[in-house]
Amino acid sequence: MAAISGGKTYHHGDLRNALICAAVGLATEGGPERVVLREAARRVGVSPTAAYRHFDGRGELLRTVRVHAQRMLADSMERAAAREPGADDPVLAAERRLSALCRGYVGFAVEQPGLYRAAFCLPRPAGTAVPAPERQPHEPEVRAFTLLGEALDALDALARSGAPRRTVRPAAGVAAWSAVHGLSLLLLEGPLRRLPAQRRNAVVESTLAMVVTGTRAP
Amino acid sequence: MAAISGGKTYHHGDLRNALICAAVGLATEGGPERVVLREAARRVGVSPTAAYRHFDGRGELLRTVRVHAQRMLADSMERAAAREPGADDPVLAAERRLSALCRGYVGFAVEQPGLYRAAFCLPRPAGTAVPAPERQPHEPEVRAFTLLGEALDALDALARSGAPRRTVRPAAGVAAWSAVHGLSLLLLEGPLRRLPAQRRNAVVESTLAMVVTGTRAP
DNA sequence: TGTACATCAGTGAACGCGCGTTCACTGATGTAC
DNA sequence: TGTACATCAGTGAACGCGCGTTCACTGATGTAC
Repeated sequence: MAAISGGKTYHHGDLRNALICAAVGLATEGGPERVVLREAARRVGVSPTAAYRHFDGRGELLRTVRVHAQRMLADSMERAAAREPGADDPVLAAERRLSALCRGYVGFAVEQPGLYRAAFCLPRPAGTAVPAPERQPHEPEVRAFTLLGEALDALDALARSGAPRRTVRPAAGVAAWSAVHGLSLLLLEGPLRRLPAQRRNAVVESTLAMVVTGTRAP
Repeated sequence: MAAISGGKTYHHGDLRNALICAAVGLATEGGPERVVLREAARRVGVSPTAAYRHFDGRGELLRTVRVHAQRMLADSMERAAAREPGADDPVLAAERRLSALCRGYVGFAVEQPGLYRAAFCLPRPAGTAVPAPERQPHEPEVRAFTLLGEALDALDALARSGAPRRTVRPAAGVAAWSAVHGLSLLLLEGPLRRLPAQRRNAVVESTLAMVVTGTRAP
């Protein structure tokens, strides 16, 4: 294949993927609003028109970036959980996993603010009137949420088998997600964005503690 | 004054306020990105250039809108707290006030998504490289956060005077704020935005319950 | 093995859009004498 | 009370920008015979 031989050819060979990479790079640098079709094409060294062979338009390119960003977020959570040391007490282990997942979540947001925002971007910003009834395509499952839910379910299962605590599912999942999502955005682009790194960590840890505490029954 | 007589005059008389009102209206309709200097001038019936007599440019107009939106958010919280019935038990009363404030917070976000987003908008989106050292003006206090903090402090004071619980301040403030902020954004422009109103209320209430539970010591 | 031809994947120029902002200006207002 | 004049608060035309998207096109590829 010519593309592999390294020479510039009229046919790119893998333009779709190249455009996606460029677009993910743009999102990394400046968030979803930085994902600009013309710029992605420019970076790949191709005319803007060429992108229309592979995407419906800017919207589809951005949706593709969003899928990638969501995947990277979930990967960050799983990596953080994998790093967490185990514990003999299964309840303690389950709680540690939950807070490690949360740490991975907030950590990704803080380290990759642009991608994090891209993971949650909307085609149409909130508070914009939707003109038509507009059939919405089915929303794909967000793995980040699934991971939190599974961690909470694990705690639930332990509780039912005799351990002295339980979570209130599925509401606890939303509550935990809210906490890490809100914390991420306050740190990223909210009033906490100027917090020095050390105080930021303290705030993260104490919020995670509240999440874990909050899963225990009153 | 000519403006009061109702006739169209060359001199508007109160153009600055008129532009702010128009801009707040735009934010209400479509969030911060809808706040467009030319459109605000158009709505007031004045040339775009005229706005420069009263604002440095679009940036200053948007910052003014943000101040208004933050004030409206805090007002919504206080109104919700005022509606909340009291309780004989002072601890119960303080907890009710806390969760009422939170309810007012999320309620404002859900009812006024555009303004809510405007209240937290940044001049430069997160994940955008800041070129210069750039002296930042001092961030004004966000009253929404102050209100939450005071409610938590009230709980704290009760605990010290003998009631059987306490909060961990000031971290609890950030945790509570994170929860309501995250919940708001998940409902507004996140994966929960299609939740029917009834399920939405259930999710809000259970998250608020977690916030209150989380303030209790383990 | 060679060749005609359909199809695919690019190009380059152009369109219209709306924005923020600047320029030189003019009409209205108020103040000093 | 009248008038000259400085100052204030608007106007209208224009600039440059970069975007998404469309158009008619052309070079490269692969396939049928």
